[in-house]
Amino acid sequence: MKADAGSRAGRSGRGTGRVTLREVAARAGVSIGTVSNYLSGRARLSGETAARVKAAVDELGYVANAAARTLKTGRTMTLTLAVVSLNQPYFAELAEQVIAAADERGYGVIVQSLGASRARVEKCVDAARRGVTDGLIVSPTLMGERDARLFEGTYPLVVLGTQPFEAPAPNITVDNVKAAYDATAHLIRAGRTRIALVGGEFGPLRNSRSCRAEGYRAALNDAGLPFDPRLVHGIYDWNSMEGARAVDVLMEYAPNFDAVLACDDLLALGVMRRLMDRGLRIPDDVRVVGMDDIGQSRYSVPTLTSVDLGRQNVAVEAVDSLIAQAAAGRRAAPELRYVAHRLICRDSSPAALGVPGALGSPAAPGEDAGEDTAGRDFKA
Amino acid sequence: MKADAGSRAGRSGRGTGRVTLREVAARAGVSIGTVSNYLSGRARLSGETAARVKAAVDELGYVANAAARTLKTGRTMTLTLAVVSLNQPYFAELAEQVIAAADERGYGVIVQSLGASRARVEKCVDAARRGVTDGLIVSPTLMGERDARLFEGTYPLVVLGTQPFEAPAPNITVDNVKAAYDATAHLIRAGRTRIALVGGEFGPLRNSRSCRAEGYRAALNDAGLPFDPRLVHGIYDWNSMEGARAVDVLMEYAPNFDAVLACDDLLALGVMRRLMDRGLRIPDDVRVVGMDDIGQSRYSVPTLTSVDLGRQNVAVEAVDSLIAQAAAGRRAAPELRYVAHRLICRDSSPAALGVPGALGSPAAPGEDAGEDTAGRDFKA
DNA sequence: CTGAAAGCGCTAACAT
DNA sequence: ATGTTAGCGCTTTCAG
Repeated sequence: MKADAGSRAGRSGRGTGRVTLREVAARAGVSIGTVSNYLSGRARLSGETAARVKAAVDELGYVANAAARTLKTGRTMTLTLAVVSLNQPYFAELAEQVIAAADERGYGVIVQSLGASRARVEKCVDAARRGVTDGLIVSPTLMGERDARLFEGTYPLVVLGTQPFEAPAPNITVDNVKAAYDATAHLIRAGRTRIALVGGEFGPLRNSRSCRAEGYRAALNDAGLPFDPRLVHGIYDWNSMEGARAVDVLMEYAPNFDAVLACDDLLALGVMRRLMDRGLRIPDDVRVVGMDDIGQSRYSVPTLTSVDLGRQNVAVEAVDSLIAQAAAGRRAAPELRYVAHRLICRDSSPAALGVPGALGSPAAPGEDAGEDTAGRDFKA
Repeated sequence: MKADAGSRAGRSGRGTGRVTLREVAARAGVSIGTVSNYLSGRARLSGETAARVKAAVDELGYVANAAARTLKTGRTMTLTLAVVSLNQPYFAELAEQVIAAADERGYGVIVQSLGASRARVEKCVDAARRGVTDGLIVSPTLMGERDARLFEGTYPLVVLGTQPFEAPAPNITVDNVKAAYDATAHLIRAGRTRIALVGGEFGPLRNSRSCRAEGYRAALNDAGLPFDPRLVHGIYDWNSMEGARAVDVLMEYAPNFDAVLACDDLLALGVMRRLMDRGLRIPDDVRVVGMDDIGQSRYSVPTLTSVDLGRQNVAVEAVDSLIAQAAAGRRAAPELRYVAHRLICRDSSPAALGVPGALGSPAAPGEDAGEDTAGRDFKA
């Protein structure tokens, strides 16, 4: 009797204890192939068989085993996202977007936190090679040029951010030079001439900080404004305290600054705080512009003008690329792809009247000046 | 010849294109079992064979296929964490801790964002049942009592937070009533009698907000202080803007408040901001205490006194429980487990001199008053 | 329309 | 010490 074969089969394995296709088939009195067909909708079965199979599936509470399917199909339907730390709002919010984009496409996301550890990066790479996930989105930091080969391989990969090395895969990033340039230009258009830079650094390494510093200097230069090193303040950490300290130093060595470009919103928040503590008015006395456009910036007092670095697009493009790579069965060619950024004008540095306040990169034209359309946390 | 069989085997599959055990075995001239043994260290092989196998592995760049191993062993070595949104710093930081704890134990973490969507919760539950991961840590919100059965099943599960329903699994949470009680008592000990509550709510549903409101009221009551509903301000969203608005309303209807307990640090940050805008001194005129102890609170100006809700312990206990459940092969029994919380005194409401400022729950005694030992972002 | 069967790549028990 | 083998649970031809 078929039922016998089925019940034996059900007991034979040393598996997970969950109901298998075999048991469902036995219960319905059909073959496992038929059940599989029914479940996938690959073949149409007669109404009577379909009903029996459905009944069996329901009664047994069958759910397909992911590992078996993966072994057979080679697809895990999950991706990996590796960022420096979720403690940094920018990355937390990026992760949120990546998860949302992946979810819409039926993928889950393993999130890894890299910190400053090379070993963790290696671990992620290793997992990617083992096929734990269908691909890796990595936003490494503190890596040198030689680290490029760490990422060699055939598994789908997307590298995020301005990197000092040439990634052997698509590299999606905002144009940090232009983003800082635009933010600086906005301040210059508002009539500011003594613009301080907090959190940038002029160094040999090509990373987001040095690119932003470069954009800042280029904007000054194009406007015929002098570059004053006393207006540049480096930092040790990306937090508000550092921003506050920067103001203290600036007040001492270059007290006549009339605007601040902070390379990160947390820094900007700290800058604003300390400026107000010292009785300076924002934006009247000092305009402040941040970068990253983290959620907090919409709710600070005053609200913070910031550059949206295209997180949303980074997330979507990275996920799409990974899925495409996985479908193609091989890694995509190296390519540096820029996503659009745009300046979001809020109270800390409003758009000048009659002047376009929203300066996007070419790919994002027509953004409305000074309008912050950001909504609640749970946006689409 | 063995090499022949091996190379044929290598070509026969329609798999992922990666090198398999079979190919390594063929190359080394041994059986796949031997290679497997070598890799797992399960059996010791002769030096000569070991060398040949090692060479084959290296030359071919072999990496084990995760799906196959999972199918065989029933373990994925990944867990799932489902939270409301990574846009909320508390959850982002919790995720960071869970990822760290899991990583230490050799597990990866799939992070899901639930928003206010029941469908997303169902999706996570479904994935857990399919064995995509070895277990699920879920911190649901906006769920009613009837939703408990959503979580019925045998897969390893841990529920986080104060829930209106009785979870069919371990429920790890801070004691929200006591946490708010302690924070309020701290303010009372500092001599404050008109303490406002921002973000709590007195409702029938048992959740973190109502529990905190309850703790607030209990502390007033125990101190013989009157409960004044005008000092309680509900909110629509957890952000700083709401905190600022709360101050506006309080100033209008109950201007003589001398302290604020905010049920969330972002709220507290907005509260502080607006208080200062209005020329009130913190903590002299108004003391402010938040809850959650997010990273920002260490760097705000003034720094924010807050209640650390035991994120670290929540993360570690949840991960450990899940791993134990997976090892046992079944879900653990329902159990409400409280983790220790502690008040971290900073400038917005310093510990009173000669008075213990750090009030932990019984499980966390001996905390030092007013000492904030928090360090950099990349802590252990 | 349904059933049989061949694996996907690996682990682990059992043989030799 | 090494080889052989039986599956883990599923998808997917290929027959019938």
